[in-house]
Amino acid sequence: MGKVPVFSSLSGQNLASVAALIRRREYPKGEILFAEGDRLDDLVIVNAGSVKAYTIAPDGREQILYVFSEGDFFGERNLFDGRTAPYTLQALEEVKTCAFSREDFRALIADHPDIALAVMEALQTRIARMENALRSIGVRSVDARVSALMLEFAEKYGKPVPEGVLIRLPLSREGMANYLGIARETVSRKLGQLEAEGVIRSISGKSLLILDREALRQSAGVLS
Amino acid sequence: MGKVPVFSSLSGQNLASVAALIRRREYPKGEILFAEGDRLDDLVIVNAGSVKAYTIAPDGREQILYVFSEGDFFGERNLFDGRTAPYTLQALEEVKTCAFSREDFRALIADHPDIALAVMEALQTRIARMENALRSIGVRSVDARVSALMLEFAEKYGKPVPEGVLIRLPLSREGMANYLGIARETVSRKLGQLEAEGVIRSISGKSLLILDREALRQSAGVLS
DNA sequence: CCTGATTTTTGATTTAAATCACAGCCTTTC
DNA sequence: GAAAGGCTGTGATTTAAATCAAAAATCAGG
Repeated sequence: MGKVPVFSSLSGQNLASVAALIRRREYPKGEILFAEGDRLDDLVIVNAGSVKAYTIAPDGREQILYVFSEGDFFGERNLFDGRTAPYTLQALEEVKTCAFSREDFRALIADHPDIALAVMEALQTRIARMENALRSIGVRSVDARVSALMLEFAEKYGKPVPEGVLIRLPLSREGMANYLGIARETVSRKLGQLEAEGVIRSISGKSLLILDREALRQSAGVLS
Repeated sequence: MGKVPVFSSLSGQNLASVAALIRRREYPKGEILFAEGDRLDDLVIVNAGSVKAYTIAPDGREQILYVFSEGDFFGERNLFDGRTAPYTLQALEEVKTCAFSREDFRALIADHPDIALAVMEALQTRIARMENALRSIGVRSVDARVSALMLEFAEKYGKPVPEGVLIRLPLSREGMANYLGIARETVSRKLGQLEAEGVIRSISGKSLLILDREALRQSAGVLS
């Protein structure tokens, strides 16, 4: 429990009192935790596994907004106004969560200003990531966005190995396409291109190896 | 001062003590408040006027990330890690600001949990807006994005008049293009199209009238 | 109020990525 | 372990928006 960043400031005794407030749950792969519009009063922290957050556009397209994994949380909007899930949350693999009620969490913040700061910091990190995403839209080249996604995955899911960084992809090609807002075929093509350039190496459908991180950084920066 | 949402919870006496901490400044139109990378230790609140926040991509493109106006703040990242401006901030018109040092603001939060909540709420609102922006990327049609921008402006800068909502645009066509990450010419064309459809009416270069808000909402939602 | 300069609009052409179409792969399941 | 189904890769074609190129409109300042 202490590994959740938001509570890292708590001492053992306080941790125990916090632990009394939480409700734990588990979900099998593919299960919908909450559908867009469902009532959602809690702040939910992901303890294990990963969750995709998406909306379905009226034309049927799925737009993935986040991939939450260990240590991430959602439902923070419920601390204030909204009381419904702003997007559908679905388990990408077996997932364990713990949840606080709105009231408990607000009380917790009032008692422990450090937690408020930690939550603000987490929100801030999220904003910084989204700012980056918006930046790379301006640089509207798809190459750049695919490279940026590889870097994001490397950071979140990568394991260093002698030749580079090994990534177990949390999303399928189609999932990546829906995350980036581009076509499935384009993801294939761009990934193929990166492999041809020796920047990555495909291990299996779901794993790949990053060989040249610097090249990714450069291409994520600009590129025509 | 009390009109700044972040401090709305403070009573008169507390307000006075807060007021003692702030440093006020004014900037003429066009002035750069902070350049990307500049040291920035403060949390800065915009009291009057509007400010654009942008970065220059390596290919020379300007990508506008935010247009801050009365009641908005920036520099919140400095409460935690960063201590430099993550983007350039430039006055779009005469601007008045007030600033707190990192230390003062952290102390303030410790004393007044309500302020922490208010800041979290403001961050949360920002995230919600960015989520919308990301959503409309998936729906990658440019029409949708232009419509969404008109709605955003209507909400932030619009004044109701008998025929509809009158907007004094804070950005030029080029500015809007840099905000949306599309070409200047495309903004012209799409705006012209909206006018031809009777959805908006151009008053002068810098003002326009929204006649059919519902049509905008619909087109911002999807549209092929 | 006129002049020059910047911004904006409009049209023609190019281009990157979407879409369409289909073949080969890899699972997953019975 | 074989068949069915969904995923993925590749080529051909279409399309929306970028770019290029002027012309028109707006604005600022004298």
